[in-house]
Order: sequence, then structure tokens, then C-alpha cells
Amino acid sequence: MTRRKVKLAFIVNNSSRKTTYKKRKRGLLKKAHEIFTLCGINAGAIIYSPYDPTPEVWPSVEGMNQVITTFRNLTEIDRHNNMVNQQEFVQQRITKADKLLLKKKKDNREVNLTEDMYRFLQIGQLTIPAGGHNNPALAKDLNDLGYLVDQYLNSLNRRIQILEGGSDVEIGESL
Amino acid sequence: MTRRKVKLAFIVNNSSRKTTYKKRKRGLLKKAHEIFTLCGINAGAIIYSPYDPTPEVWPSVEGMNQVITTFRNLTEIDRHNNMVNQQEFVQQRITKADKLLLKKKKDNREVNLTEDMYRFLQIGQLTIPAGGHNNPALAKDLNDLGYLVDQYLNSLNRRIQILEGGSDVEIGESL
DNA sequence: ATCACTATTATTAGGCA
DNA sequence: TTGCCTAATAATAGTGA
Repeated sequence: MTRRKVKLAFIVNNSSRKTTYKKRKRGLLKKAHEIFTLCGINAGAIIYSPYDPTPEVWPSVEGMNQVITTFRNLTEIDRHNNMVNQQEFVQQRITKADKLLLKKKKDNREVNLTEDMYRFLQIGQLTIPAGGHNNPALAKDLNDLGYLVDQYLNSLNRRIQILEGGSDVEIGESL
Repeated sequence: MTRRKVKLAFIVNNSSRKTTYKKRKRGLLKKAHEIFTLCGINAGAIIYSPYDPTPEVWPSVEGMNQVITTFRNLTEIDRHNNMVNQQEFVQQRITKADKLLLKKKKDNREVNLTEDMYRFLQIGQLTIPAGGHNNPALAKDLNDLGYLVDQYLNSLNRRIQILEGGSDVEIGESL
């Protein structure tokens, strides 16, 4: 019966190492459980060993994942940070895009009206490069433009007619 | 000196809970260190507490991250999957938004022209609710509309002038 | 390889400065 | 608070079945 003080060093003997492992593993998990229960704190333990096929986890896989996640969130770690940064980056892009879309869809009549009209005008101007007066594509563009303008003016006339109580106000006629 | 057996339950008293926590934390980490040294296995512990600003980790942040990574690789865990799913979801949204933006910015003149004009027309129609002919806001809208149309027609006139070699073609004049 | 046992060592609750 | 102290409790190394 030699129960001497244990020297803190790797146990060379295979079987006794495994025995010690099993005993101490149980102890460790018990301690973890105790500190959790007594202090109500978040704690976890992971133990791998060549002896167990799956890593020993306490308090539970889910609980441990929470612990790990929080741990990773709190500490600045390469892999996680990359993930977070990527997510933030993507999120920022999404937010930006969403804002843009929201802005596009915003139901402020005047803003939409002005913006759309200016964009329209700008596009119309872009269709006319300086000195490009013999470009066949431009004639087509102009025709399309004329058609659209006619449609627009017609609708505008109809609206004015409604607004002003039936008087038929001619605004214009394109081409 | 009543050092009775501890009941395994949450310690309500704040200060004694913290004291117990600190003591047991040291013990837990020591145990973890021992099982690691004695058995040469991969083990780790994470402890959070409201008391420490950073989570207590053993064997080390790097070692713990290795343990965690392996753990995560080996086990299929909901939260991790959720994170992946979230990323995929965000990625999908971004892709969608990007496509939309790309479409918006697409430099196809005719498509832009048509789209913008139709949107413009549609907005113009939306500014006129049925029977709203005595709504003061509408008059303002109409004035704005008229101004924009004037601008547009002027630019159109200028362009036609350029295209057709100087002949001044009047298209119309709003309101 | 487990178990049960137990001598020892280790941990720690509570008291006190 | 914090650290030390010490009794009480718990963990466990080594053993033998």
C-alpha cells in the first residue's frame, strides 16, 4: 500500500495512465458541475482522449457551444474574427444595398418624381454623345424617347383634365 | 467554525458566491492542468464569470482554440450549423441585392430608358388619386411635374436640334 | 479491464485579521 | 474586500479481488 504523493508528470505506464485518466475525468467534470451549480456561472470543459471516441463535454454539447461561442466572441481570435468580419462586411453591404433599395422604393412622391425625372433626363442626355448626329442607334433611341414622351404627355393631360374638372389642356406632342 | 458539508445549490449570498467561485476556479484549472500533464491528453476548460472581464481559459487561448476547433469539427452542432446557415442566408440576400443593383446600373441604354420612363409614368399616375382634384398637395406635384417636363422638353429640343443639324423643333411646353 | 477499498493527499467552507 | 488558517470534505493512487 504505497499511496504516496503523485509526481506531476506524464504517466508512462499505459494502463495506469488510462485508469488515472478515467478517474480524474470524472472528478474534473464533477468539479465543473459544482462550480456551475454553486456560482451560476457559465463554465465548460472539453476533454479529448485517445480512449474515448468522442470528446467528453460538459455541461452539454449545447451548453458547451454556448460557452465556446461566447468565448470566441469575447476573445480576439483569427478564425472567428475573420468570420465575424466577413459577416459584418456582408452585413454592411447588405445594409447599404437595402438602404439604396429602400430609397428607391421610398414613397415620397416629390422625391421620387424629381429623382426619377432627373435620372431620366440624364439618361436621355447620355444617349446623345457630342457630335454623334449620324449614329443610326440614336435615331432609334430618339424614336423610343418620343414614344415614351407621348405616353407621358398623354397621361399628364388626362391627369390635368381630371384635376381641373374636365377642361382639356394640351401640353404638347412629341415629334 | 462550522465547516459543514456544502449543499450543492446556488449560493445566494453575493460575496460568498464570489469567494467560492474564485477558489473553485483555481481548483478546476489546476485539475485540468493535472489531467493534461499526467495523461497527455487534450483537454480544456473555459470559465466565464461576471467577475472576470475575460473568460478563464486553460490550457491557453491558442490551445483552447485548437480544442474547440477539433471539437466543432467532430461534432455536428445546431448552433454552428445555424451560423453557417445564417451566413448562407446573408450571402444569398447579398447576391440578390447585388444582382438588383447590377441590373439597375446596367449600361444598356434602351433598357434603362424604357424602365425609367415607365417607372416615371407610373409614379406620375400614382400622384393622382382618383377624385383628388381639390387636394392642394396635388397642385404642387403638378407644378413640379410641369417644371420637370419643361426641363425635359428643353433638353429634348436641344438634342433634336443637334441631331437634325440646327433646325429648331418645338416639341411642346408644359402648363 | 473494472470494481471496491482506504490511506493519503488535495480541496475548500467558513472564521478571522 | 483579500489573504491566511484549519477543520471538514472530497478526490484519488495504489492495491487486491
